[in-house]
Amino acid sequence: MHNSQPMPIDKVLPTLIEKLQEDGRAVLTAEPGAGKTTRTPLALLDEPWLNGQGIIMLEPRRLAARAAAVYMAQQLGESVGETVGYRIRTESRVSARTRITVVTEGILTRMLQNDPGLTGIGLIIFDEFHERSLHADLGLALAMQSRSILREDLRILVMSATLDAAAVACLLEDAPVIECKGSMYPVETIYAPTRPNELLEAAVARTVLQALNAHSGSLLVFLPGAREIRRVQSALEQEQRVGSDVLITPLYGALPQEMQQQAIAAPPAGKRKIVLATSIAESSLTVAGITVVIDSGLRRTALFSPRTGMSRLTTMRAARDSADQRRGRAGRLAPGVCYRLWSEAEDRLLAPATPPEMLEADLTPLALELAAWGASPEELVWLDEPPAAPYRQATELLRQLGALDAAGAITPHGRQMASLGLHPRLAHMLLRAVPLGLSRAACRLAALLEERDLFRGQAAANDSDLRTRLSLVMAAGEEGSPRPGAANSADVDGYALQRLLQVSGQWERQLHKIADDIQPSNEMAGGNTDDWLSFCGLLVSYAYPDRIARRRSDGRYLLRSGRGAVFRNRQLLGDEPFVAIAEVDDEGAEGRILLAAPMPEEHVYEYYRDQMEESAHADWDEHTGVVRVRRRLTLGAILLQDKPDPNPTAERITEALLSAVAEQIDTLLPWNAKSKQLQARVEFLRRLEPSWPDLTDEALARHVHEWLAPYVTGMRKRSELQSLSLYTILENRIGWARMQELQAEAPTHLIVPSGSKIPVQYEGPQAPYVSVRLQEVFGMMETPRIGYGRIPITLHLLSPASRPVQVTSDLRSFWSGTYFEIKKDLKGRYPKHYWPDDPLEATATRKVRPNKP
DNA sequence: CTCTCCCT
Repeated sequence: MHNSQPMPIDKVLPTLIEKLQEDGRAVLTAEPGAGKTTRTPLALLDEPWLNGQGIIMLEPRRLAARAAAVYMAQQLGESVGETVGYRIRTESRVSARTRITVVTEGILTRMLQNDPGLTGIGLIIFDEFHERSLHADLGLALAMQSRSILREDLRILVMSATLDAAAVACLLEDAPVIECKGSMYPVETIYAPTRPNELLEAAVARTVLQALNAHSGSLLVFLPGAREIRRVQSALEQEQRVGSDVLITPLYGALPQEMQQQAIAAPPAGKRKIVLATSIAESSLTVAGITVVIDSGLRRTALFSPRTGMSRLTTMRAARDSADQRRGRAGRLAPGVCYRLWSEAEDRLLAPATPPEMLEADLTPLALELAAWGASPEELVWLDEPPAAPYRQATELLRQLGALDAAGAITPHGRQMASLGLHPRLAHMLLRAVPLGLSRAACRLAALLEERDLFRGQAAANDSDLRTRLSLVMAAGEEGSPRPGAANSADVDGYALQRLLQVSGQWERQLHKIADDIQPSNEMAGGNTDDWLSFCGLLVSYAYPDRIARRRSDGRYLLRSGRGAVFRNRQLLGDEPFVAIAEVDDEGAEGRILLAAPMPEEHVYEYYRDQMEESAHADWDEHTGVVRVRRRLTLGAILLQDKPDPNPTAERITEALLSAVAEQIDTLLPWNAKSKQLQARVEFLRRLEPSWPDLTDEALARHVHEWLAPYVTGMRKRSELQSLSLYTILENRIGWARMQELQAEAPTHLIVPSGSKIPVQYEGPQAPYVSVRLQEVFGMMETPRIGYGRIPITLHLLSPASRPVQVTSDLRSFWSGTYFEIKKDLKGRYPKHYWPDDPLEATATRKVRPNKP
């Protein structure tokens, strides 16, 4: 049918077509160079089961989506937008005739959200699924649910490199797996580990020189990031260690496009190239003429930390799948060589696969999509389920942004956020900017925060004031489109500026469309407020309400979330009393503020008043012990005001007392052995039966208002707290019925055969236990059990002089064994005492010998 | 003293 020379994929296409027809879903694994991306959709186009419906193919990158569509259109002798088209964020090339649409990931999600039944689509193909991006996982989960509820005839094909196909097949309800070999040249692997005490960059430079002598052709070097790339480049250049016939080109995402092109292109005639790249060269770009790969074995990744709610850049070992992918880059055109800067022993310890994004990334966008879809994670199928802690954090943030209601359902505001198609934080900021008349500034600010940094080099590092960047963008926007490359300053990336204005313009139009529904149109304006400079901080705070920060006396900042942070360059913003932080690098105990804007104090009070908390705190008069009240105003961890209350009401006095107790529950309340034991007894049972109330110090402190408030009304002094009957109060907290149960299942005392009441200890690693003299338990056959009969009481058996003799939780075996061993010794030391030969028949005693009956 | 990659 379609022309051009045969490719490996052709051999398996008939089987694939058959399986798709029969089973409606399939997994195709193909090695690089098999031709799966461009051949498969065209081969399926005329199948009768498609019924004339369309095919959607998902590609993880715009570049790849466009290229695949162009190539397929060429194969049909057409241009893009006829039978084959594509849709990416910035462009759409489809028509009424289009049957195959290649889309990028966000687009597929939007298509499913807008029409869960995917009307007119007969097949979805997930290409490069092994990359396991968040959106591809989500897309597959949504498509599978659509198939099971709405569209039984919707066919699904998952294509991937190697990946463990069995797991995906299982997820697709036992879909058939079809395998296809590729056409790769062999690549020799050389393990060349870093020497002891040798810096990574030095080892890389050394290996580069070695490889340069040993082989011909160009070199591709994989490094974790831009910093390492610059260092290796200067190490190679400084001492002129490479000849003039060798060209060194860096390659990473933040580089201007023309420099990327230069790195990808074949070297000029008579020259060789050393390309120093990040993982960008691993799959999305093909670098021409590479025969040697040198792999540092590292990758840099944004890990989401549930502890801080922020993502943090971390350098870590690349996994085996990634290392193999990098090595494969040397075998595209001819047999090649790959140097690995680690040993064969280390190689065996590599993780088999790069963790899917689901397990490492910020899940806020995912949580919003699921809420819009109307399903919780448990209702969908996943290769890896969204992990619980980050997911919970994500839904909490969405609630704070007003996207979810208290029950976790999506709100109208949340739907508008989802339809905007940017990170929920930024979407929220855009919607909140509308009533302020700041939508244009907000769109540009969002683009600044989302896209790659506008400044390059030193300038980016030095200026952490967001207003500088925003002013630049606003000015450029007013002048009309700037000429690329001819920016006002040498440090500004003209291309980036142009892209930024284009993207933000798109959002602005979208925002106008939906904002008309919520706001009277006369309030809408592109920028009727020229006051955006002073509102910059407020806008940032809408996106990052958890990162409003206040300056402390030492010049460091305290975030609302409780974290500390400091400006890396204090000269610019370090004196502002309040800032809203857009980016903070969160390594170590204290974050470094990379990007922020000052927030006028009036804005904090005006726009966050409803989120502030007012509370009363105790400040004791040291002489009289009488409470004095201080009133505090806080926004999260930030203390805004703290001043004495000259005329406190009775309620405020009580509140102050309670908050003092909550902070010092151990010292302000009159604890004694009995009440401490009560606390421990309840905790003992709570571990067995979670329905018991939590009476630990922490829980009591948290809930002082519930259990203590009624008893302290009217009190004013510290000494009055000491007069409370704490045991009775706790008893009331537990309740009558449960107190009866407590008496039975966690008794205060154990009555032993001698008649003694021995207190049961509920604290310590061996709890519950009793310490009792051995002679008092003669005749006790079984170890007593408490806690619903589940827990034996450990017996600390003592000599007549109360010295420890034996610890046991199994009396029966003690009497029949160990007793006889220690009896001899005891008899020697306490000859007057009673040491019977049959302890189970003997009479227990508190004295030296039992009374004669 | 410096930020991986990608996408709506």
